[in-house]
Amino acid sequence: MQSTSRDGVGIPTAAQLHVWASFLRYHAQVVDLLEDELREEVGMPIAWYDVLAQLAAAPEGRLRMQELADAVVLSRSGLTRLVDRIESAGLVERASCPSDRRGTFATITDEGRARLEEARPVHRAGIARHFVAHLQRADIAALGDGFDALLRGIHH
Amino acid sequence: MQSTSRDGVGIPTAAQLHVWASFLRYHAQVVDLLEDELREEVGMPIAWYDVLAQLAAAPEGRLRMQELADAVVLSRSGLTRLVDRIESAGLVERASCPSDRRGTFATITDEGRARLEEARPVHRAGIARHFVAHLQRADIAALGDGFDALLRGIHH
DNA sequence: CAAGATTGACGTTTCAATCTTC
DNA sequence: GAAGATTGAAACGTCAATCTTG
Repeated sequence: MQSTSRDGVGIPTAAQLHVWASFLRYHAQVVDLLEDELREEVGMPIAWYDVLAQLAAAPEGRLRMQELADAVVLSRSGLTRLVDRIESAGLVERASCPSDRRGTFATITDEGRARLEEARPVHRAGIARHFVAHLQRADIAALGDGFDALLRGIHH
Repeated sequence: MQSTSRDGVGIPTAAQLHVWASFLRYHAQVVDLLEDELREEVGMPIAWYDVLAQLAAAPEGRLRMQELADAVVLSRSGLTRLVDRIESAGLVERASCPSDRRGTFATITDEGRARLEEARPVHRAGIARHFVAHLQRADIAALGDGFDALLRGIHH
């Protein structure tokens, strides 16, 4: 399998385009499926799970909005709205940062932790079933190396 | 690397969760990047490209709305609006199906084909640069097999 | 003036209800 | 009544402008 230009960054071959298409298709379907399962079984959107999991893993269960936005790969204003909704549900709280009053902390509440612990096994079981399980005959280490290489590449 | 339950569909290990996180993160970033490049260089959203490419590849340049929705992995109503916009731009046309008048064909226009041919090299070059190129040291065949296995798995 | 975050306006997506045709 | 597609209302994401603090 090779490209048409000498540096390997020319036109992708049909086989390479097929890998790309499979990648997109699989992503769309598996995310949809996990979203549906999480909503069905614990009534939580996957975006909420993402935010709660990031906060729960952070020291003192809190992060600056900026840090949180980076962690969940969302725009700043997008995160503002998202945290608005989660805050309305009582799962996070906002508090201004004492040392730099421009900053805002989002903090996970006790109820947020409780709901997260309820959702976590469901979500992880979904990942196990729809991702990990089907990779056992493939090479999960190669996939891991592949994505790490891809992520490194994308930062120029 | 192993799961905690005997059938391999228990709780994912930390390493497996890391592969999953890399997968999500890479997808978000690369799609964003390709979207930006396509908009910048040919002024076309990636969703439009997707629709036009599917239609161009179909016999007579047309597909039923239902088939098209499956091909691009989108909701039916989402596709209706999307095709509305593309039709307003003159790149596709609708026509009712003669044999089953419930059905609607979306057909790519000449202008649609022209714009697609303009966009295609840009988009494919992006795929080459941000996907294929970084996989050369990894094993692209393993990735391809991996996604095919994943796609097969997701259909139960 | 720059950084952190929010707001308002706009475009897009989704859900349920609808309309038409089989 | 079921399938194919569309529509209205609501939720969501994004962009530029804004407000506040450093």
